[in-house]
Amino acid sequence: MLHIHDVKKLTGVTVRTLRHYDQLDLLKPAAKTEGGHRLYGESELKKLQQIQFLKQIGFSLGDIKSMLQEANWEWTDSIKKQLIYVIEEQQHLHQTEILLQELLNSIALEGQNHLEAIRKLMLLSDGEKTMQDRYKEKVFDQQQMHLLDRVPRMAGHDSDSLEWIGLIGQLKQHMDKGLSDNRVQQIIRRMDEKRSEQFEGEDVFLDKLWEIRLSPEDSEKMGLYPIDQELLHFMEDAYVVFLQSKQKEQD
Amino acid sequence: MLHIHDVKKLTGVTVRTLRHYDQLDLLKPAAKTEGGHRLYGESELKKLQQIQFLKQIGFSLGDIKSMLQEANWEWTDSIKKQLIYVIEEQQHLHQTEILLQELLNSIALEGQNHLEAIRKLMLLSDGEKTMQDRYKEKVFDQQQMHLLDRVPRMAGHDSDSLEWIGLIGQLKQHMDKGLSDNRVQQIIRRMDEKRSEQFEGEDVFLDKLWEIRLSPEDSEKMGLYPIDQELLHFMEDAYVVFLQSKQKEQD
DNA sequence: TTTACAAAATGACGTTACGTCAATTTCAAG
DNA sequence: CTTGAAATTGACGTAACGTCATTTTGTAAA
Repeated sequence: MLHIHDVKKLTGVTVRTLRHYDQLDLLKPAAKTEGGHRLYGESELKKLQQIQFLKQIGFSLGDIKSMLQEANWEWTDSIKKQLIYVIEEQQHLHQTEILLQELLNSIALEGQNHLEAIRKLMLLSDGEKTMQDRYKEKVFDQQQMHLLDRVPRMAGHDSDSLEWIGLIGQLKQHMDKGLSDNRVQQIIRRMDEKRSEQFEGEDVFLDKLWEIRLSPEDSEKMGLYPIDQELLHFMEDAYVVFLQSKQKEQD
Repeated sequence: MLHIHDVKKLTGVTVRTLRHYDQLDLLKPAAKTEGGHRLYGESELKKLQQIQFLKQIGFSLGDIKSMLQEANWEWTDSIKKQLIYVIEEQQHLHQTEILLQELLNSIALEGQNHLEAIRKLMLLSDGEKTMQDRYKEKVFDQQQMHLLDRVPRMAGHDSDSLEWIGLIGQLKQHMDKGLSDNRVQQIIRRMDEKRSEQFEGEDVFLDKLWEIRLSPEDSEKMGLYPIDQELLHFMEDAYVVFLQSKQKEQD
C-alpha cells in the first residue's frame, strides 16, 4: 500500500489534489489507516494516470468522473466534441494573433497615441467573441447530446461502422500509390458516397469536421492597415531565402 | 446621459458586468442620480469599447485597468508577451488535436476497451503540461518585467527604433520585386545584422518570436499508432484531389 | 398626486481546480 | 515514550461575472 506522499513522488500529483479528488469521489483511496491516513494501491495509480491524461486533453473533472464511472460511456461523442472545440479554439487564437501583430505594428507607426491605434483596429475586429465568451459548454450536456445521437459511432460494431473502418484500412494500404491512384480514388469515392447516403444530417460530425479542416483561407480583410499580415509573411519568407543563400556561401 | 440599460443595448454589455467594472474601479459611471442609479456618458462608452477590445485579445481586467490608468504604460511589452503566449497556446492546442485524433482512431480499432487505447496514447504524450498548468502568468508581473527591459522598444523614437521602422518601410516598398530581389535581400541582411549587433541577449523578443514562427515541423513521433496523422493528411489531400476531378467531370 | 409596475440597486452565493495557510492529530523512528 | 515529520480537516482565495432574492427608485397612467 502506498502512502499519499509516495503517490506524489511517483506521479507528481500534489497531496491537496489527491484530497480534492477524494472529496469529489473521483478517486478514492484503496483504504485508510485506523488514524484516517489515505492508502493507495496499484489500480488507483493507473486510474490517476488516466485522469491526468484526460485532463491534459482538456476535459473537466466532472466529465472525467462520468467517463470513468459509467461503464458504457460514449467516448467517441465526447472526444468528437472536444476535437471540434480544440480546432475552433485554434482558429480563434490565430485571429487574435493577427490582431496582436497588427496592433504592435500600428502602435509602432502611430507613436504614442495607442488609443488611436486601438480604435482603428476595433473596426476590423468587430463581432469577434471574447475569449471566455466562447468557452466550451459541458461535454455532458444532456440537452445537446441528442445532436450527437445521429452521428455514426465508429466505436460501435454495427455494419456501418465496420465498413468505415474497412475503408480506412484499405486506404492505409494503398497510401504509397500516390494521391491519384485508381484504387485510392475509388475508396475515397466510396467514402463520399456513404457520406451522402445517410443524407438527413446524420453525418453532421464528419461534415463539420471536414468543412473546418478543408475550408480555404478565410476571406482576408487585409491591406487595411499599414503593415499587414501580407508583409509579415513576406518578411518571413524572405528571411528563409536569405538564410538559404547564406548557407550556400558557407558550402 | 445614458441610462445603464441604454449602455447595454448599445454595447451588449450586461448590467451585472457594468456593476462589476464599477466595483473594480475599472469603469466608473459619469454620474449618479440622487437615488443612486448609474449614468454614463460618451467617453465612458468609448472606454468601455476599449475594454471590450483588450479583453478580446486576452488581457485580464487587472491588466486592462493598469493599461488604461497608468498614462505611460509600456504597451508594447504587454502586447509582445501576449503575442508569445497566444502563439505558444496554438501549438499546444495543435498537439492536443493530434492526440484527440489518434485517440478517436485507436478507440475505433481497439473496440470497447478504451482503457487500452488511452494507455497506449499516454506513452506518447508524456511530459506534456495540462491545459491550465501552463496558464499565462500575469502581464503585470514585476519580477519578470526586467526581462523585457532589454527588448528594443519599437514604439519609442530612439535612433535604433527609427532604423527598424525605416527598414520595414523600405521592405514594404520593394515587396513586389519578389523574394530574391537584390534590394530586398539587402534589407533583410541589414535586419539580420542589427539583430546580431546587440548580441547580449538584448533582442530576446525577436529571437524568440522568429524561432517560434520559423521552426521546422516538430520532430514528429509519428507512425507509432495504427492510423496516424500521416494517414489523416493523406485522406484530406486525396479528398481534395477527388473533389477536383469530380468537378472536372461536371465541366 | 397617488398608484403601480418596470428597472435599478445591493448583497450574497455559485462556478473550476486546486493553492495556501492554520490548527490539530497520527505515524514511525529512536 | 517522546518527538519531529507528515497527514488530517476546515476554510478562505482565485477570475469574471451569472443568477437569484430582496429592497428601492423612476416614471407613466389614472
